[in-house]
This record gives sequence, structure tokens and C-alpha cells, in this order.
Amino acid sequence: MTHAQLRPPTMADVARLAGVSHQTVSRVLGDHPNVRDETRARVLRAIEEMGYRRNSSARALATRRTRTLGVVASGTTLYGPASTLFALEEAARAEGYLVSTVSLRKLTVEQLSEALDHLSEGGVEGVVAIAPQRSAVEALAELRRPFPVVAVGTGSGVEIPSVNVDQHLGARLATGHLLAAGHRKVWHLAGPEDWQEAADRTAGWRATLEEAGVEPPMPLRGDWSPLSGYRAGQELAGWVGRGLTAVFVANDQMALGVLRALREAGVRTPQDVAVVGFDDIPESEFFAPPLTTVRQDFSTVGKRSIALLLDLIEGRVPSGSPLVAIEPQLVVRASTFPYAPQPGGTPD
Amino acid sequence: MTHAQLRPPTMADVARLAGVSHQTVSRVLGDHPNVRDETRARVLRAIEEMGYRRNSSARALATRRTRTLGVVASGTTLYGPASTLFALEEAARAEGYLVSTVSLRKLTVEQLSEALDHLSEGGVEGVVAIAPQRSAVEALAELRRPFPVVAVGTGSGVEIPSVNVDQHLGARLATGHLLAAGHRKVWHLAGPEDWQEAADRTAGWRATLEEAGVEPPMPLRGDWSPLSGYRAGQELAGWVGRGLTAVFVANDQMALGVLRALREAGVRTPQDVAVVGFDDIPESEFFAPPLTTVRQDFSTVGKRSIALLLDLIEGRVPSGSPLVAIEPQLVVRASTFPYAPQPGGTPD
DNA sequence: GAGGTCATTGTGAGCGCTAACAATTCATGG
DNA sequence: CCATGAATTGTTAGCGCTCACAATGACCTC
Repeated sequence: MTHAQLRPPTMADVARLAGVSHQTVSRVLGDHPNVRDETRARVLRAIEEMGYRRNSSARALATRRTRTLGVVASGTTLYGPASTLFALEEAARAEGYLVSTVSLRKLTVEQLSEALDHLSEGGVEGVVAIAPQRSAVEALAELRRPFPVVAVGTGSGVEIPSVNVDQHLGARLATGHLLAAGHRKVWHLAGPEDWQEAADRTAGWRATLEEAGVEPPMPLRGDWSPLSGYRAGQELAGWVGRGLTAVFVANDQMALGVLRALREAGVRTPQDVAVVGFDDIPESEFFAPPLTTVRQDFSTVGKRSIALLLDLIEGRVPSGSPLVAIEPQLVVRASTFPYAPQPGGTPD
Repeated sequence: MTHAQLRPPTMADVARLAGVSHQTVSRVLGDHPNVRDETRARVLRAIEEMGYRRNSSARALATRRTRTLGVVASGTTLYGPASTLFALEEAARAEGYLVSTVSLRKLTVEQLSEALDHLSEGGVEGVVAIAPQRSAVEALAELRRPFPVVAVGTGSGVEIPSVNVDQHLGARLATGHLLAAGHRKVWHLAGPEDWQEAADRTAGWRATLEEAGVEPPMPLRGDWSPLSGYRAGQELAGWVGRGLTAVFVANDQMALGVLRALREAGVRTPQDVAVVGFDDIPESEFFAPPLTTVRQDFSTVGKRSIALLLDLIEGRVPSGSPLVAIEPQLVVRASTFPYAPQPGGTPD
């Protein structure tokens, strides 16, 4: 920088230095074709020399486009939401959009409403809501909002465009795997009642058992945390010897708690009881024993969500089906078979 | 909404409906004191009726303030960065700022530079960089940037204002705990060489041993992943019976891998070998056995970082010391003592 | 009742950019 | 050699808001 300035340089300053009009500078910056090479070079040199950066607010005002998207999420320190968030940001950036995030501790209607207001004040053109709680989605549908909203993980049957992993299928993979391994019945530790994904997993588990002609036992319920899994595991341990040989746990963290409870109760996994989780968090492979689980493709979720949102923003007809469902994948490890595959050898 | 409009309503539209000037509307929105109650009510009614929302770009252009902060981070699906990110966003929102995030897969100089450009295009007033790799911070210091930058987790001795958890102290707590428990020597599985936090933890471990008059053994090195911990654990298992009775592992995920490797080698924890981790991820309490570890207060990190950044942006003298160091806390569990505290009873 | 103060409201001028159109230059061919 | 049109550049008018200041009117003081 040649000299410090109080105000950052404007397009007009650059134009003056380059001996052109400000509009020509704008054209160079906008990659407009009709600019002579020599002129373009002169302008670029002036921009470089002054350290000029286009003022985004002025640009947004003139174009009526902020090129910013919003994301509302909760539980962002958990693997699933964090992965989704990451995938969303990456996909948005690839399209030239900036992402502003609001992370909530609890997904109440008020919090959600405040979050949307905050994002709206920030001028976002659209929002992706990672809102897996039914109440939240219903609230979302009611709220008056000046931009399109796409929901993630809300399941089907909602009035809002949404992108989902097929939880029902995931639960069928998990439950079917246990039945195929010879277990007569599969118990279930479900997630919180209000979560659509929890409900879908439970439904998939139930359907698989019923199709096999098995009466589903009463599912236990946790709150996704390892602690709630631990408590449920203590209860499950009481059923060993009375027909319990296999459990489908609605997420990996709770499965971790279940494994600990079983171990403490002297129940061996998988010899006495087989356990399947859901999510495939990075730790699962190193649990005691390594956990069979269901992997979700968050990267695809992110890409599809952003694509859908941009379609809505630009007024295009959505390119995919209105309700996107992404296939999950079963990852088999030692918690369901009496052998331990080598770490690092997990299928991708 | 009474009727759909092609263009969203402007301040002038609201003013017309309320029978005042646009400036009065602006005053109502800005909570300016000198507005008659009756007038304010009339304006608010008009705003409500038209569903008016202030245009953030125009406001930003006129005030020269976007009220947006940027965050650059990598490894955002890991517990530490995700927690920091969450804390940053929450703290910024409390101050009325929006946060735009760029999550990088790898923290190379190019990626970092692109990320800052992207945020700059988005008009951020300042950036927090979660950049724990030394090379990244050095690059950051070099880059020409039109806004202040605060680093997190870069350790001291950097030319950039930064906020850190005192890693050295954390390592001393961990190592000292093992020595106090009667272990003669403490082995160490370090994090990646380029990470300042890894280096600080190693230094703290080394210093503690040397002060106790113990020759530090050669540390092993991992990459934070459970898999690298597993491989290191296999090597460590070979030293059992040759003086190895305690290991300080630089993070919880690697500790998980170590625990599995020891278990598979028939080594009991903590009876044969005691293990301490670092981070206190939510799963640690449910490892086999529950892991003694060092907890970092990410919430404070977030608050201090935002406070520091805002000081810089507003040209204030930073209110705290220029280099903020936050105290970590030892959490003792079963992996270092032959008893298992009840889950849920962990100190906060 | 002239002059002063205060609270309240209005007016005009930008903020820095892009879009639309106008103006200029340049090459080309009849 | 000038008409014709394409390529290139400049001019003007906003985008919707806030800031500084001007104007208005109510109320007080002497």
C-alpha cells in the first residue's frame, strides 16, 4: 500500500487512477466481455495498487442480491448436525454464497422465530433449517417469513420442502441385519418422542419385525445422550436370559452407554447381546466392541439442500423431486458378530 | 399479509401509510427517544400491516457497518472446533452480530487466503480464525487483510491477537495427576507436530516430568484420530512390563484408540496402565473404562474472542490482557483409578 | 408579547455500487 | 470516403437507508 487512507478506496478512486469511468471498473470486476485488454490491465493494476475491495453492501443494494444464506440449527456440537452444517457451508460456498449460522441450544418456537428474525436482519436470501423436532417444523411452517426455507431431517409429511436421509430404510437395514444373523427378536432403544428421525427409525424397526411375524417388544426411550443409553442399558441387562439377544439403538452415543451398562452387568457383546447403533460417528469403530451402525451421507444432504434452496430463491422449478430422500448404509462391525475386523478397513 | 407485492415495502411506503416522513420511521426503528408515543404507535402499526423489514444492505451502506463477523475454521465436525464455533456464534449474536462461517477441510495458506477473500466479499467487519496449526497462523499474519483478525488456539508468541486455553497447564494437571498417583514415569502420545496445542501439551508434560527429576521417554505421535491412537496403543502395549504404567494422550479420540489397543493386547486399564486424555468429549465418560481427561471451557473462549475482536473493530483498547489464556480443568474418572464413579456425577 | 428553550418532525444529501441507456471509437464494405 | 454496425466507454439515475441540519410548534421566562 502506497499510503494509508482514512476511508477505504471506492470504485471512483480506482477509476480516477486508471483514467477510466467507474463503470468500466465495475465491468472489469464483473468479468464483462466488452472491455479492451489494455484497459482491463490498467484497471487491474490500479485495483492492486490501491488495495481496492468492492463494497458488498453497495453492491447488494444495487443488485438486490446479498448472496448470503442462513442456517438455523441446534445441537451443533453433535456429530450429525455438525456434519450437516459443514456440508451445507461447503456446498453454498461452491455456489458463491456466504453462509450465516445461528446455533440454538433448544429448538423452541420462540428461539426459532428469533433466529429467523436475526437472519432476516442480516439480509439472507433463504434459510436451511436443521430442525429434526416435529414441533419446530410445524412452527416453521406457520411463521411469516420473507424468504424461502428448506428443512433438513424433518421427515416427510411436512408442508415445507425438505431433504432427508431415509431413516425408515436405515432402521430396516439395522433390524434386518440382526434378524438375518439369527436373532429371534430385536429390542429397541428409541430417541426422543418429538424427533421425526427417532419416530422414523422406530417405525422402520417395527415394520421389519412385523413383516417377519415377530411381535415388537415395548421400545425404551432415551434422549440421544450416552447417559440415557447407560440407564436404558441397565434396564436391558435385566432382560438378558429372558429372550433379549439383540438391540437396535437409535444412535451411536446412546449405544455407547448401552455397551457400558451391559459390560458392567457382566453381559458380553456380541456373544450374549448384539448391538446396532445409528450415525457412524468417528468413535464408533473404536468402541468396546466396535459398533455396527448405519451411516448417513451428510455431504449429499448438504448439496441437495443447497440446490433445492437456490432453486426456490431463483424461482426455478426444483430440479429434483420435491421431497429428497437419501439412502443410508449399513456398516457391520464386531458388536453384532463374534469377530473384530481390522480398524481402518471399514468400507467407505 | 393484506396483499402480495412485487417489491418488498420500503421505509417510504411505511411512512406514507403512517402519514409521517421516512426519517420518523427510521427513528422508531432505531429506538430514538424523541418520538411521540402516538406517532410511534402509528408507525409500528403501519410496519406490522405492511410486513415491513428494514433492508440490511441499504442500512449497511449508509452506516458503513455490516454487523457481520466471519469465522474461519477447520475440522468443524470434531468436538473442540464445533464447540468453539458454537460459543463464538452465541457470543456474537448476544452483541447483535451475525456470524458467517467458512469451514475448511485443510488449513493450507491458499485455502485460508481464499476463505478470507470470501468473507471479505461478504463484508465482514472482522474475523476469528480457529487456526491451531502453526503454519496457518504464520500465513495469517502475512496476509493483507482489510479487517482485524483474532486467532483462537494458536498459543502465545504469535503476532496476532489470540485467545487460548492454557494447554501447558492442562498437560501439567494431567501428568501431575499420574505422578501423584504413584506412577514413576508417564509416557506420552502427542498430537500432530504442526499444531501449537499439541506442542504446548507435550511441553507441559515434559516440564512436569523434568521437575520431578524424571527423564521423559520419547513421545509417540498421532494425528488426533482414534485410528492413530489405536496404532500407537499397539506399540505402547509392547512396553508394558518394561516400566510403562501410565500414558498421557493428547486428546480423547486418540485415547479411545489406545484403550482399545491395550484391551486387545490383554492389558488392563487402569490396573496395568493408567490413561489420561484431553478435551472431555461427551463420550469420554462412557469409554471402557471411563476416561480421566482435561476439560476446556469453550464457552469462555468464545466470549473472550468476540469481546477482543469487537474491541479491535471499534478501535477500543482491548479490555483484557492482549493475550488471553483460559484455565482448563482436570476431570478424574476410572481410567486412572481402580474404581468407577457413577455416571452423571461428573463435576461441572 | 418578544425571545428563548426544548421536543418533535421534516428535508436534502449522500453511502458506493449496478443497470440502462447514450456516446464515442473503430473496423468494414460498397 | 462515408454509411453501417459492432465494440468499447461514459453518463445518469436510482437501490433504501442514515446523518446532519432545518423547520415547526409548544411551552416557558421576564
